[in-house]
Amino acid sequence: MLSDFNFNYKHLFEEELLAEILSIGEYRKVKEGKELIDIGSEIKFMPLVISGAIKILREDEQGDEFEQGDTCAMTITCCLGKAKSKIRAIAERETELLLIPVHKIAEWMSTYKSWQSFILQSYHERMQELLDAIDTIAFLNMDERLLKYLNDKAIVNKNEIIQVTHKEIANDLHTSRVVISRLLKALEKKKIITLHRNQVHLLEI
DNA sequence: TCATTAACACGGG
DNA sequence: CCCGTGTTAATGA
Repeated sequence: MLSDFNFNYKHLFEEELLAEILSIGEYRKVKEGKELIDIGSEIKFMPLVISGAIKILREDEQGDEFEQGDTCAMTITCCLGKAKSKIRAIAERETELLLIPVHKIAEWMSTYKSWQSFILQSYHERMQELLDAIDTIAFLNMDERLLKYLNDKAIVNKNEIIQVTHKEIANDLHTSRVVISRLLKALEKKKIITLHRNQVHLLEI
């Protein structure tokens, strides 16, 4: 178990820091489904995953995971002040952890270069994930974009009958007509619109 | 999995 | 006949 810790983290940290982590970190082995952090709770520890995986959830939705080598950005923010957790963390399967008291995060930031890199790197990765998530919402969710497009058209025209061909929509949304035809058909099935030649009738605004 | 491309059939103008 | 539309197969990311 602790040899696993060495295996996963020894490239990251210098000897002294490894020793300090091992002496200060509280070893914990948790079963699948065990709740580690809840929304609204004060975070006192930063978990370093030795083996297994932790799932991060927001409200009741399913969310991301992190595994060995990762850590939680939420806990990093918490070391700056007494912020409450905005996330819930649950063991995805049987998981071994080292719990690091949050005050050590800031302390080691100034003492150990490798720790500083680790924290900044983790933060950078989380940031990247956020940006990717925004991209997904902004650019991949064609349903939503199409609906918004139709709504906007209806509003500027002050008319629920929109004069437009599938091809024009496809050009405006930078996709192909096949996709627009299919999505419009789906919207028609859901009784949100009706389709006519050169026209889309919006039933709900 | 989902988008794109190409191809085809159908129907209205 | 041309254009818009609806669908499908093949291919790629």
